[in-house]
Amino acid sequence: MKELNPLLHSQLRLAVMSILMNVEEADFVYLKEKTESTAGNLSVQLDKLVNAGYITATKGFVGKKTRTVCHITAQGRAAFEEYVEALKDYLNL
Amino acid sequence: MKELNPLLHSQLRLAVMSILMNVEEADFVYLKEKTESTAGNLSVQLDKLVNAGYITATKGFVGKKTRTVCHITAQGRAAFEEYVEALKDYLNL
DNA sequence: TAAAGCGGTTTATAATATAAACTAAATTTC
DNA sequence: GAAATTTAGTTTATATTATAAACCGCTTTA
Repeated sequence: MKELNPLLHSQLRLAVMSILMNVEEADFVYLKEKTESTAGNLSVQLDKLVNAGYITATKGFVGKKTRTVCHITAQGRAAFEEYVEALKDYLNL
Repeated sequence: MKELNPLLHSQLRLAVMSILMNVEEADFVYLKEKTESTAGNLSVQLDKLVNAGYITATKGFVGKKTRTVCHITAQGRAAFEEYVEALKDYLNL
């Protein structure tokens, strides 16, 4: 049986990746609202995705307020698609 | 966003459930081989599925050798199907 | 200028997954 | 027929993960 990429096999990281697959860019606050996660949890999980090279998180400003914008990378896109394929084995889709 | 049932959102338990969805019955040794898991891990995860009421695990004999046979329950079947539906939200299937 | 809010990060804790060590019975080997 | 090996698991210890709580620096508002 195929392995399920453990980096993606996590509820919150999967939700984030799924959003970023469809949205070209999303900031921290948006991801937090969409996923209904706490800021702490989101921060930790985003770090893991960044470290894996699956997303980028760029800090910038909107006026004087900080804003962290996330993008999916080509590598992240590929990993997500591979994960979906592996999951199909488990779910018989 | 829908919750992913944490009892099913585990690689090994999901693999076991997927097998039992399609197989009417499967014994411990068969599940161990199919999932390529260790006996210890499988034993623990089967217990959790039994405690959740998702499967039954019945001990019996084949000649003098013990044999644990697993079946999925109606509740397990329903939970699996619900999990698949929830996952589709995450994967855009 | 004190207090409250925003956008996060760090850290502590609880839950989970996993393998390693163990057990008890059966089978094989010498 | 006793010792070693295998089989079918269970229990326990450990590493990993997820999560929330506490915190931090800056900004706005009262």
